[in-house]
Amino acid sequence: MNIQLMKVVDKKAAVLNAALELIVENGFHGTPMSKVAKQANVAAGTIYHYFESKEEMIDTLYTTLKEEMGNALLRDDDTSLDYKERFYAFWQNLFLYFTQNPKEFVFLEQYANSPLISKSIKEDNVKHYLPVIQFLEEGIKLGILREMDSKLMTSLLYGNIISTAKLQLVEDYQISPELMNQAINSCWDSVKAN
Amino acid sequence: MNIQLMKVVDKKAAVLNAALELIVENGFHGTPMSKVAKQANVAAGTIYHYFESKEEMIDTLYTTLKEEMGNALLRDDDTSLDYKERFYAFWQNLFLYFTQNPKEFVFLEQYANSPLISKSIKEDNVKHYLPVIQFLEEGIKLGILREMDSKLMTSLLYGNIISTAKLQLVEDYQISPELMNQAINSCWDSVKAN
Amino acid sequence: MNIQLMKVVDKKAAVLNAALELIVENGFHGTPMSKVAKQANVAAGTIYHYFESKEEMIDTLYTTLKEEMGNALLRDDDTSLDYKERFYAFWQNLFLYFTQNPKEFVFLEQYANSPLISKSIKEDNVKHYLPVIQFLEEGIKLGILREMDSKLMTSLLYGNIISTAKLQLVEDYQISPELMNQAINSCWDSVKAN
Amino acid sequence: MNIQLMKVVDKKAAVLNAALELIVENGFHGTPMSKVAKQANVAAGTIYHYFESKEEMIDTLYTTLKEEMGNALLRDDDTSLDYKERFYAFWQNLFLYFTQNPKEFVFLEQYANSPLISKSIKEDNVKHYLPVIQFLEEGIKLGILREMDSKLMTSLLYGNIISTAKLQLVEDYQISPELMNQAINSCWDSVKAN
DNA sequence: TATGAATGAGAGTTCATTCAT
DNA sequence: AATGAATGAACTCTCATTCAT
Repeated sequence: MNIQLMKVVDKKAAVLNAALELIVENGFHGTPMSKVAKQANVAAGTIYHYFESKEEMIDTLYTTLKEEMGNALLRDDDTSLDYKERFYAFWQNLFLYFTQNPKEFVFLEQYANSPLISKSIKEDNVKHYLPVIQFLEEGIKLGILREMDSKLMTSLLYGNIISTAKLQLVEDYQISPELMNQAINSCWDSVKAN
Repeated sequence: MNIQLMKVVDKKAAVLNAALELIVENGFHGTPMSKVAKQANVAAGTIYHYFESKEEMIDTLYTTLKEEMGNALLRDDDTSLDYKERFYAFWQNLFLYFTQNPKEFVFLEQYANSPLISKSIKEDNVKHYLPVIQFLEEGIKLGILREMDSKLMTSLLYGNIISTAKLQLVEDYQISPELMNQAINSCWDSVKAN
Repeated sequence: MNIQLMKVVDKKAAVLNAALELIVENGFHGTPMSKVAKQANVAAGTIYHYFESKEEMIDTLYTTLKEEMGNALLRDDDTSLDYKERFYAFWQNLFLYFTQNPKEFVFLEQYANSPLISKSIKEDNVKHYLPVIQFLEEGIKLGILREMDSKLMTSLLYGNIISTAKLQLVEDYQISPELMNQAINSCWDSVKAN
Repeated sequence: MNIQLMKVVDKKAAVLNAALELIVENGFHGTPMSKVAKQANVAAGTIYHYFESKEEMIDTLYTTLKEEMGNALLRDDDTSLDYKERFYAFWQNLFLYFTQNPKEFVFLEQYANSPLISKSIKEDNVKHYLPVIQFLEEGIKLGILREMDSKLMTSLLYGNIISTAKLQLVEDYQISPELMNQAINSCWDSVKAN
């Protein structure tokens, strides 16, 4: 990577980072492009070399974070482990990603259901989780997990982690290791076969 | 209620209703007051007889819907029933409120975590759910529900219902009675004592 | 004067009084009719029974105060006194009216040169000072006052009193009897014949 | 001065000039920013690159004109002249500035006593007249001018010039050289020692 | 590639005035 | 005569985007 390109990457990343910080604090419409530019140390016009519009910038941010989150989720998956152990590992991967990246979490939650992010972009981002979806479907097939619509199951599991993380990050309610264990066990019980 | 008062109520309600519809579709900042006024069939200035600002209007809408949702949740609670039956009834009450009031659901989810709704307003609205929180704490005490932090449990249960509703309302994935049963059973298993 | 009429007068006067107080403090455009109504304890619409518009209300206020000021100026004129004594008495009359009615003074100064008060209204109000203008013209004819254009002289004398009053009322610079004497003597010297 | 800077200066000056013209004719609140922009040949938003708000624009205009007026007042002061000659020169300097810049005069009078210009700004602008205030205090000390409070004297002298100018500029009463002499002599007599 | 002054449409809000009661 | 809810035009100001440099 030559210096030119590095600078470009740096600048684009700086813009996205500035946008993330400001939007989490003030919301999409409370964050003028001029402020994003200032926080990223670039000129206002420069942002438009990297993004077509404010909306595209947000879309890119969303997609970038979704990918980052997907990578975190799948990190260090060890297929030689027990099914349940792998399940617990996935849970913790995601939970740790959220609690260690609170701004990213808040942003993703803020825009997951907002009309600002187009449906097609949301669907595009499913790809980052496919391995886990397959893992769940396998669990059902193997009789380790109960008979349940796999889309429903995915939603419920994701919702479980989100709820736990939100408790800590939005409601300032510290999740101790003990509480995390309660959450994760509850989660397992909600899908394991009887 | 005399005619005067009816008109006032009608007008305020018309504004809130227009706001709900437009905001769900276009978001808070995608919804100019001029359009709210037009949709509610009032003059732009009229809104400001009922609300100090756009923000206060949104706060009122949020509070109104939270109360409505609280009422739906507690509807027809029959203390003579089994604990589990009452638990299932609560689950269904909330789920039905969401699926039968999709705009209200989307709005509440959109603003639950947004910086637009002040924290104090959110806390004020906890009061509508107190009876259910007590119901859960009782269940734990009686050994029907497992030992779990009650705030965590509340969050997980709420998250479970939200996730199921969202599947249908946001992702257009029809929740059949069969799927609803899967969700509700999963939910019960996630908190019942072993 | 029957009770009905008294009430009317009271209400009109209350409106003018409220307008005076609010406008002096916040200016014409910083004073909405709704606030005038509230301060006067009448409904907004009621003002429009007494005045055609906000502008007419201000015009009436201006004219009313100009007349009041004219009356104060001419109060207790004693034609048996020395010319100089009468001159001093006029000066003091006006000065005392201003310092004892600071709101009225500020209002009159604020609107004396404003485009809000039409020129015709200003000219109409000259009539209240005619006797003093004649008094000055006589003084010139008698050789007590110097040869000077009488309009110029009137302006200079009025300006002298205004400047002294403003020092106290606008710049919070207390005008002691000693200072008042300096001002009045200076004023006399500026027009007396040599 | 390079071209860039010239343009900037031009644009800011154009805005101030447009504001001056319109405000003198229609008052502060009768002058929407949109009209200022149109008259200055800039976009509405452009004004807000140079001024934070309409109020700051007015403050700047006021301060600019006060400085200009101060410079005019002190122009060509020749300390080798007689005290009385210098006094007459100051009077004429100010009078000529007013009559040759009628818009500036009307604006300054309109806002000198208005609640729109903050007291602190008014006090800031005293600095432009300090040399003349010292000149007057010296005159008193030397016995050329009478014993009089110097603040009172300053006010009276300023009031004298203002009154004369207003006669011409507001009341359309032409001040001939003869009348100007009457005014200036009257002014001198009002402060000279006996 | 990068800049940032300039744009102007459109936002939230105010308020003089009206009119049904 | 008196009310005050309702009106809607007009206001100040913001900000995503452009473009000459």
